[in-house]
Amino acid sequence: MSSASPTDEITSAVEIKQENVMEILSEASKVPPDGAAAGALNPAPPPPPAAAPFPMEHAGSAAAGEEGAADQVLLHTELLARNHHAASSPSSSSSSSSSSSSSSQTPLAFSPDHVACVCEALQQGGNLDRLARFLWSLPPSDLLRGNESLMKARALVAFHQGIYAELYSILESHNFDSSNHPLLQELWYKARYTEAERARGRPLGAVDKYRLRRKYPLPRTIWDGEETVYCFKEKSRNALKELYKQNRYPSPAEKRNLAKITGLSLTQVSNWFKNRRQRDRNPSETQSKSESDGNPSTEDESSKGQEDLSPHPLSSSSDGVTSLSLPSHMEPVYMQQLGNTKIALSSSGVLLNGNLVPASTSPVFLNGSSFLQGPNGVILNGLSVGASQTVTLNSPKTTSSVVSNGVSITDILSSSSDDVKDFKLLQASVPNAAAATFSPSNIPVSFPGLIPSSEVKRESIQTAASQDGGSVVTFTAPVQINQYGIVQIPNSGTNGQLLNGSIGFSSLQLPPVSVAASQGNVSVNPSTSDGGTFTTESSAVQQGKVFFSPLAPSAVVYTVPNSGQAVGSVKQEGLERSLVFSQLMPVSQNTQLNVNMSSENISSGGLQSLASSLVNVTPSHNFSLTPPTLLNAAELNSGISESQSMSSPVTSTSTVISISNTNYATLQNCSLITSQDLLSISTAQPTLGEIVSTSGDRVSHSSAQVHQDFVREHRLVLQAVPDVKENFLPNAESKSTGNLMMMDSKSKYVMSNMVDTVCEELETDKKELAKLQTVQMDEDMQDL
DNA sequence: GTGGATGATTTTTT
DNA sequence: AAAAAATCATCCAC
Repeated sequence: MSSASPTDEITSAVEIKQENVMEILSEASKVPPDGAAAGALNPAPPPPPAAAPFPMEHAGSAAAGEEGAADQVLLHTELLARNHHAASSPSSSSSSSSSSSSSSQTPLAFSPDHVACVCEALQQGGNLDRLARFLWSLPPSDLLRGNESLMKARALVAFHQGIYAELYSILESHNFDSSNHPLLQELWYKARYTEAERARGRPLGAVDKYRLRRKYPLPRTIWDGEETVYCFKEKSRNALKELYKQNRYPSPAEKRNLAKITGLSLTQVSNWFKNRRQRDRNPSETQSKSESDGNPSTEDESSKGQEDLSPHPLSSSSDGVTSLSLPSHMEPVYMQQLGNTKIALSSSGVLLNGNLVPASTSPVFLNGSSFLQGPNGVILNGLSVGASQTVTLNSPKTTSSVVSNGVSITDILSSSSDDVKDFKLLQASVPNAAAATFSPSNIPVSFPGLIPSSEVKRESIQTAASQDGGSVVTFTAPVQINQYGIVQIPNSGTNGQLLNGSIGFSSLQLPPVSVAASQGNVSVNPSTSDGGTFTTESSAVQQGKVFFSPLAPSAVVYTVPNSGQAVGSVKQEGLERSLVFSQLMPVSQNTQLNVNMSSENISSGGLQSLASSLVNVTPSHNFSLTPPTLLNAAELNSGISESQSMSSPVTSTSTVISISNTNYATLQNCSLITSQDLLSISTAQPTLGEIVSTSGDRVSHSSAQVHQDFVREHRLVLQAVPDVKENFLPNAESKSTGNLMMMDSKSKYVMSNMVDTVCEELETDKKELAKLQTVQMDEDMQDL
């Protein structure tokens, strides 16, 4: 098995599709040597291990048509490398722009982009020997630049040549983009397996591999930190569980939706449900004791009682308007700790329209003020308020401290322990039933609570109050918030439950522990007549992004900082960062909002927050928020010599997109703010005159028509909420590089663009725009 | 599609 | 490291 066959050259690299690099590697060793030309340069690389049954699925979005040109590029560049000529920039360089290097370096033979392009081409072509030679031909300075493609190429070559120590070093020393994680993780494990196999002299079994995986966990440079159990991410499993509680037989639409949310395939979702049902049916040998009446083992979902296990699909209509409620679970480890330490003491819940939503163990900060504290629950919907400082308002008019104008604010901090499950059950109640129970369509209900009266006032939230004269927001269906932060407002939209309809919604729970970038979505959907429901199909739910559907006149959206992490010992550090948007007010046509964001204190953690203008409000009352992109240049291994200086701030690009007939706001590049950032955003005063724009502004389209909703002056208040931990702990020491790294690696966390439209006609355009923006975002983030 | 049985793998326990 | 349990995937009949 370990016969070192000299892999000189791959015969036909073109034929080798890049579906799996591992296969390529294996292929490379199997293919008989074609020409002995290259053998002189490199020592004979050991053969890669036997084919691995890893279910790695490589996206492979890039390659496609470049294979043919790969060789040409290669030849060209190799030639250039030997002659040390400056190369012209390639045409299709995608990522990798390590622009941070100063000019003091020796003149490069290639531009970094060119190097990256060549690396990518060779990788995709599977020509690792050539890739190795190319790397060797590069001057050392290039190798140290930290270019992602280059680093990946080096890792591949190191693996290919069996220099595993170097492979590990490379993988550990560079924060790779998440798109490369699967590949690099494969390399990591594969190398471990091979090493162990050799040491042991016999092939490894599944258990052996598992032990190795446990023994050598992935470095965070190539792993987002999300726990996976049985190959499923924990949050995916939780989402499945949630739906299962509601409905053991989900409809195809629900399955699709769930698959989309969890990132699993439809088959996997179906299998999961099937297996789960099977397990529940015959609890044969597993639980012989506790299963009294078919109750599954772990979850004590009997608490809700009325829950029947009969399938009652939530989505009846075939259009896929499915309302899922996927309450929140976060990292298991973290949650367990919480449950043990804090939750039991101070679990607080928010009753939202009859649905109890778990509140975080830590107070929620709104505009910097905590409004949820201690073991109390805040009950929205005018029922009651638990905390002393919370306010309940039944009639929106009289709300002094609460944003009225039909704006409801709901804030949910999820991520509690097992208690969540109970909450979820309530929350998961059938829409109709819940609606009838808690909020009849006639009864005006507001969701004002959760705002500390005094504090909020100070934040001038009340300025927006009572514009429409006591408009009322009524939910006829339970608001559902899943663990991913997706807020769904399943209103039928028939009678306008949302008078003056605007709902501000926020539910943003960033995963405290896991960098699970997939969490933390916010979607705001005003109630449109056609039922603005965050549905399966329509929603291009991309995780980690903020979605703003057309914001009605005064929608309040804010995100709540992540709750505190008591996670001391847990390996994952908490990510505290948040941006609170309170009162995103549409503006009148003439109004412009300028929000200046000034980073007043950037702690020494190497974090650079770029502060520049936040809001551009065009006369067409489309505005985009472009908070400073948060850049962190932290690297885990400070000692590594290759640490490139990434500290240069990144300009956040704002994009103003306008869609005719629609007023909407786009939050662009809303970067999350880590705990270190004491970032304050000055209150935006409606200003006439100039549009503050960042350097990278792109105005894509501006043929908006004036809408009547935007007539009043509003004020935009943006405030970054400092970390909870910093508020509580005088000496916040969350400045570990882990945070930074995690954040860096997960660019998805950057809440970014969302384009949505009320007009169905614009659906296509909208999606295209969103796509474009997303692409742009990705590119931008890669540059980070 | 679903249930049942079952294999393979993963994870936990001993 | 072995054993046991848990989980996911697959095949097949309905």
